[in-house]
Amino acid sequence: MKIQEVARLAKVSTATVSRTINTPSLVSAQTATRVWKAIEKLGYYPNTNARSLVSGRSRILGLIVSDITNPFFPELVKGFEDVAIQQGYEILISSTDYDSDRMAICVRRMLERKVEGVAIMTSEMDKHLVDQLADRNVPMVFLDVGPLGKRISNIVVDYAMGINEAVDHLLKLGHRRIGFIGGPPTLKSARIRRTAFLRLLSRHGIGRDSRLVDAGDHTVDGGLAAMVRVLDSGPRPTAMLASNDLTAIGMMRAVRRAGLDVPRDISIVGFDDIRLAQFTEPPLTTVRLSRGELAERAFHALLSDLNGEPHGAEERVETHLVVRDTTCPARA
Amino acid sequence: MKIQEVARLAKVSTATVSRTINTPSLVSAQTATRVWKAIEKLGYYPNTNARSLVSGRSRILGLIVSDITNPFFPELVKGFEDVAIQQGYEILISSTDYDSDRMAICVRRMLERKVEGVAIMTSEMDKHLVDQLADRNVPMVFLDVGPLGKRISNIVVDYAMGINEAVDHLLKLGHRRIGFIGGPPTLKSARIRRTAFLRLLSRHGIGRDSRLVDAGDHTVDGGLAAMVRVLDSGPRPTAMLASNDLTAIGMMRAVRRAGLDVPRDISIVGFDDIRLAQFTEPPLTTVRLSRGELAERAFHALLSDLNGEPHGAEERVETHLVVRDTTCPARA
DNA sequence: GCCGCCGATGTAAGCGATTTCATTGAAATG
DNA sequence: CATTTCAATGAAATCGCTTACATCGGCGGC
Repeated sequence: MKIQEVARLAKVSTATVSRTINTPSLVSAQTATRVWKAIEKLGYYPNTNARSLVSGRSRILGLIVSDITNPFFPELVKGFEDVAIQQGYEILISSTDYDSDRMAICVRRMLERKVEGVAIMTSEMDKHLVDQLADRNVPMVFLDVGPLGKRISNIVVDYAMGINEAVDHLLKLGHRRIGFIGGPPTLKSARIRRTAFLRLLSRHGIGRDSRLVDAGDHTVDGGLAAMVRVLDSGPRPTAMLASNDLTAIGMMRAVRRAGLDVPRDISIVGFDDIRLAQFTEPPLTTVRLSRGELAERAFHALLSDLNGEPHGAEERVETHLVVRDTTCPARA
Repeated sequence: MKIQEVARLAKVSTATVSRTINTPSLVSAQTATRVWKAIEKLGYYPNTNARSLVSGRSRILGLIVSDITNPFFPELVKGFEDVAIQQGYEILISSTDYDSDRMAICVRRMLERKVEGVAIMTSEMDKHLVDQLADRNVPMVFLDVGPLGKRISNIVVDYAMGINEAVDHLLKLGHRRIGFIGGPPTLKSARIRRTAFLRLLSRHGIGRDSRLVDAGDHTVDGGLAAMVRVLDSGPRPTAMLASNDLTAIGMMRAVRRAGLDVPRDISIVGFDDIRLAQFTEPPLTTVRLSRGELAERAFHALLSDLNGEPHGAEERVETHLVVRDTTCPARA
């Protein structure tokens, strides 16, 4: 089933068939309908390989994430896929597993398949890999950590905004001893969250108690361990913020194991609002970072670049507090 | 950067370069090293489109899932991706969202990109879509619901095995009033689980009490609602099985809202063992269905077919009980 | 009435690889 | 030594499409 057969059936040249499909304005209405009929009849669809080969356009976008089984990412992937498909793009997904060998492989795969753009939604990426893409003039979009450069854009998340809302919320509930469990210090976004938190506390005139600030590794177990340390280390906090929801879940568990209640003894606020946050017991108060929005912004940054439309090098995404049931007024 | 330049630098023909890459046995060791040096030096890698066009082999596999944000799937995707990449295959992922339009689009995409095989890990799929693939002679592998046919294989999950273990476990703990919340009756795998459960009960001489058997829709809310109905409808069960983990989580919530304790008042057993099952409070006793194994079996079914190796039309995957903390002895 | 322009279509040249077939020189055979 | 065989290589066709360029008829302007 090739274009030739369609051409024959419609009694036109292959060029005309190609034009009816790709640039209808160049074909008379009459011929066009004849061609479309032939296409329908034969169930013809173009061979993408041949198409990309000659046109140089693959209509494939790369999407690199850290780990698809991390609950943060599936929604991102879905959002990206939805909008990409809608615009006729295919997407090549790759999990790096935080492993630089895998990253290298994955960049190679993208290059081989001639992706037209790449969304890099993973923490950090070796410079030389980024360069490989940049050298081939592939537009890229990063999450938070993007370097500056031609054809590089960056989605910057306003972490501080949601954290601000969270701290306000706790303050209004009368909390004064508020702690924080961060993520791995190697992760830029985790560092930003931590800094934002500390800055807010001091702005509100609350002295920093280092016994209330610890770090996990963005996993449930990490959150649990860190919270245990906090509980062991001194005066009990009345509220805690977490750098992500998984950490918060671990913290809830630690609190419960210590024979305390969430939220009556200790209020807890997560970050990200992964789907699961609604299903904890009690449902988790958390700061929402919309993955759908992230995905859409990322996609459009690439798309604008591909279409040669002007677009800023940065896109801002807000975060907002979602109050559920793990926060309540501080006890007197 | 094309094969010609490599050929020129290595002072051989393009044919020889191609051969060193694809069929090294046809090239003398001497020439081969010369060619490889040229390849390294130029940073050459083949253009996949050109390659697929002429060879007719895309080295792409399709993977169709219901919904990537459903926690069952990311691990499946990851497992599939891992093994595929390792074997040099690319993978095209598609979420159907249970929407038949999207399914049609996704089959079309697969066809256009000339996938060499498709793993269909979604509930049910329109026959005519399957036929479209079958007509093009694309090998397929299904999860549970596969039709028979040439180049079609099926991964059949032994749901009964794990359910058997779960019921045994509860029986040993002294439970006699055991209920079940199923999934949507439209879902074949959900029906199988339900049937397996009922059959086991009667085999153990336990009369069926229809007030203890209800159905949700494999979501948390569905499980919650169904459990509320069960609690309202009559004598309280001492243990409940769920058709999947999300349902079980909803059930736990319902039990708690009724002022009862899990597991002291009611033991609960889930199904699937999604990652999250470890993180509920208390951690969920559940039947594990390994997504990694599923993915691997599916991939290898396709691979064997592609390589013309003999392989059965069916692959069995077992399920096993994982005891955590939502089950305890029945109260006297 | 002729020229130029333009819209509609066809012809044919690639895109960058793989692969068939032909060629060559050396080793093996009788 | 003539003949066959074989390993190593090259020349060129090919995959299915897009697109630059050529062609052609019709129409408006002068």
